[in-house]
Formats: sequence, C-alpha cells, structure tokens
Amino acid sequence: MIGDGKYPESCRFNVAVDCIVFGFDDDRLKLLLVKRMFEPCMNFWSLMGGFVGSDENLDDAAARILNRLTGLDDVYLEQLYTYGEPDRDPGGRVISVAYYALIRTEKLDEESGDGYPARWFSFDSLPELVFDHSDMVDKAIRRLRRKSLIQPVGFELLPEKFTLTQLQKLYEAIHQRQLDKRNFRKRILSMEVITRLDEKDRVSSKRGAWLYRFDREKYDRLIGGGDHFEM
Amino acid sequence: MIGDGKYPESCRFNVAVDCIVFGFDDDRLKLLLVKRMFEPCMNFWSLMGGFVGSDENLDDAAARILNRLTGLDDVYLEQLYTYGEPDRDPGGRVISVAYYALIRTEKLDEESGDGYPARWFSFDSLPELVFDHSDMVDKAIRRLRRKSLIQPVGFELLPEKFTLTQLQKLYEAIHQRQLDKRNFRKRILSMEVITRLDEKDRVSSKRGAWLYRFDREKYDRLIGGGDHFEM
DNA sequence: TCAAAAGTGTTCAGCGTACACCCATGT
DNA sequence: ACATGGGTGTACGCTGAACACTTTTGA
Repeated sequence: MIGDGKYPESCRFNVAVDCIVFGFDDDRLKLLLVKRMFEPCMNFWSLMGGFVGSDENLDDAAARILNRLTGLDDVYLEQLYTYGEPDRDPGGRVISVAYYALIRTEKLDEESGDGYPARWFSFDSLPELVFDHSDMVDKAIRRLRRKSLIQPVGFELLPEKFTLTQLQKLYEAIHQRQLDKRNFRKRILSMEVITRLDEKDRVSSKRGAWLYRFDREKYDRLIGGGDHFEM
Repeated sequence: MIGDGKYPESCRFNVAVDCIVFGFDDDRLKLLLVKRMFEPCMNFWSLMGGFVGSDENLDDAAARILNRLTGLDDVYLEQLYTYGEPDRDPGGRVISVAYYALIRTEKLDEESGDGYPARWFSFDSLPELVFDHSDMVDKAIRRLRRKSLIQPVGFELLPEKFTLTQLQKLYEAIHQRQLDKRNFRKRILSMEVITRLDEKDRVSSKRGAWLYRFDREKYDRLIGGGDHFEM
C-alpha cells in the first residue's frame, strides 16, 4: 500500500514506462510514435508511455500502455533499461523504465485501424523525440541487433507466413547492412526453427517463393540449449 | 521538484537501488551482503540497498550506497534490471533498480577494514536472501558470465598485478567450469589487453609466475572496435 | 629426488564468408 | 524473348577445442 508510513514520504517518485515499439513493413524497420497531447512538450513526437499504477507490476504496466495505444495484446515485450536523471522530464521528476516491443505491423493495421493516435516512422528517418527518448531508442536498436545475432528474434516482426527473402530483408533492415543470400539461407535453415509450408507466395515474384512458418517448439529447444562455450 | 502537481500524486513510489557486489578471493567468486538492521526482515541477509534521493540520478545513488556500506569509490557499476512487483517488499511498495558491481576484495579489506557491516559470502554457498534479491543475484551472475565471454571483465576483480593462473581461476569461478590452461592463455594473450611485467609472483609456486597488468588503453581500443559480424 | 605449479604447440573439425550461375514464370 | 526475383554449392581461412610433456625450484 502507498503511504503506509514505513518508508520515507520525502523521496517518492512518479514511475513511468516508455515503450520502444519496432515494426517492419515495406522492407524497412519502423518505430511507432505518438504525438504528445499534453504538456510538457505537447505536440512533439514521443515514445508511448504512461505511469505505473499503484498495484501493477512493470511488465503489466508496459502491456497495458501498449494496449491502450494500439489495441494489441500478447505483444513481445522486454525490459530494456531504467532512466532516472533528475531533470530528464521538465514536467517533474519521473523515473522511466523503458521496454521494447516487437509487433507485426499488419496486426496494427487490421485490428486497431484508426482511432489510435500512433504513427509508424521509418527507423532511419525519425523525428526529434522528447526528453531522453532518443537515448532509449538507441539502446533498443543495439539490443535488438545483438539479440538478433543469437536468437531468431525477427519472427515477432513478420507475418505468420513469410518468405526467406522477407526474412532476409528484415535482418538487413535491423543491421543496416546487405547480406549474402546464400549464406543467410544456409544459416537460417541450419538453425532449424522454421518450417517450409506447401504454399508459395506469388505476390512479389512470378515464379513464387516458398512460405515458411516459425516453429516455436524447436525455437524453445534452441534457446534452452544455449550457453555453450569453452572460454 | 517533487510535488509540483503536474503529475499524479496518487502513484508515487519509493524507488530503491540494490547492489549485487561481486568479489574474488581464495579462488572463489564472492558476494558482499549485509545484515538488515531494520524491519521488515531485520537480521536477514540482504543485498546492499537504499532509496534514491530526490535530486540524484540512479548511477549516483548506486555509487553512494556502495560507498556508504564499503567506503569504496570508483567502483565498476552497471545497471542490471528493475524490479517492480507490487508486493516484492512487505514493508511497502518499492521499485528497485538493481546494479551490479565488481570490486577487488583486497581493497575492501585494506581501505575500509571493519566498521562496515558487510560480509563476503562464497557465491556457491549463499544464505537465503530477503525479498526478490535471489532473483537479482541470479540475473547478475548470468550477465557477468555473458559479459566475460566478450570482454575481459574480470580485471575489476583482481589485484592490479596478477598471474595468468589467477586470472584463469577467476574465469573458472565465474563460469563454474574447468578451463584448459593452454587454450585459456592463448585466448587471453591474443586479446592483447594485458602486459607482462618484469616481475614474478613467488607466493604460490617455487618457480614463480609472471605477473601481468591490465592495459586499459588497449582494452578501450578493443571495445570500440566491437560489433563485427555478417548477419 | 620429488612434489608442485608454470609454461608451451599441434591437430582437427566446424563455421563464417566470399563468390556466380541456372530456374520458373508472367508479360 | 526477356525481365524479375527465387533458388542453389564450393572453397578457404579462422577459431574453438582437445590433448601431454618439460621446466624450475624449494623442501
């Protein structure tokens, strides 16, 4: 309970959660931003955030805020870092726990449509952000890059069925670097976490490209068996 | 300023910092704990922690708390994770930002001596800890292990001059696994971040072992050049 | 002379990386 | 027929991992 007197009243702070939301569309990595509807910094672009409720844990707060601003549930969310400079928010002292999220842009378009004030920006042409939100984005992209090297993280960002070319474009967008097609495929397939379907995508080519699906069972086995090294 | 009315009074929380302090001595990885001198959970072992001050950032709070309980300055500190379950502390709602620290146990013995209520425990025989502190320790050791694979992190834990055998024992303690002496030396030396001194340590062997020193300049160059990968 | 720790090289397998051409199809 | 994207294999170098013996010296 708040205000039960056991711990000092004098140093209580508002605690917020801010979400760095990544998406992928049109062969580009995207970031979901909102325009602030209130002071301070009204009308500037910002990560989506909100205060942690008095009886809510941090993960739940992040999920709630994301849901409120996108309508989405069951989103991949991971805590990133906590920002606590005394003057980071000119409106008052706020300690902010940053989370990053990976979502399928298609879902946002389908399910929530409009009525939500969020907008996608290409990751390589972001507007100026309020407070220390650019630092948060910077940390998030680094984390995403590192993570994507050891885990097939991108499946959260693609539609359920996808082609290898789409997957490669995603990795290229994350790392901002061209990759070799043969090596990429060899490596992805050797991870054995995707399954080829008996179905082709003919949207982007005449010949058609095989569709694949992420295999969560194999994935979990892969993650569980991590940590192999002889220093 | 606190209480300026711009943000909701209703959801303000005490924010604490807890420090997971690693040391290395007697060929074992150690953890520095304190006995809680106040309720709740008085007389139980705990990480060292304290509340964030109203005009202090998180890093500074961690350094201050560590200094208060050990007398040490200039300690390696890194933010780890933030814990915010509503009921994690039975004394009231506290959101805690965990930091981990690496310190040279020798320093603590020399400089602060007694008068500080902290005590070293072997990492593999820790007492029961209060609240969610065991989770924090668990997360910290994982981070330390991962970090030590890509960075020569252990130098913060050894005396200024050390032998390769000492360094190897440290890595063995961190990873709880025996390492091959030849491979270890080859790998460490190939990193080129330690310099051999014209001096031998004769404490632990008759023949004497070369002493080495960490070379921070080369180290910084190594870190700067990170992030090499294809895919 | 023996015990105890220090120091040293080679071999092999697997992985990352560079690299170029044919295939299927719709227009 | 041709343009467009889909799909495939090989060769090489580096790195991680396994593995055993000699050296030095004090007791």
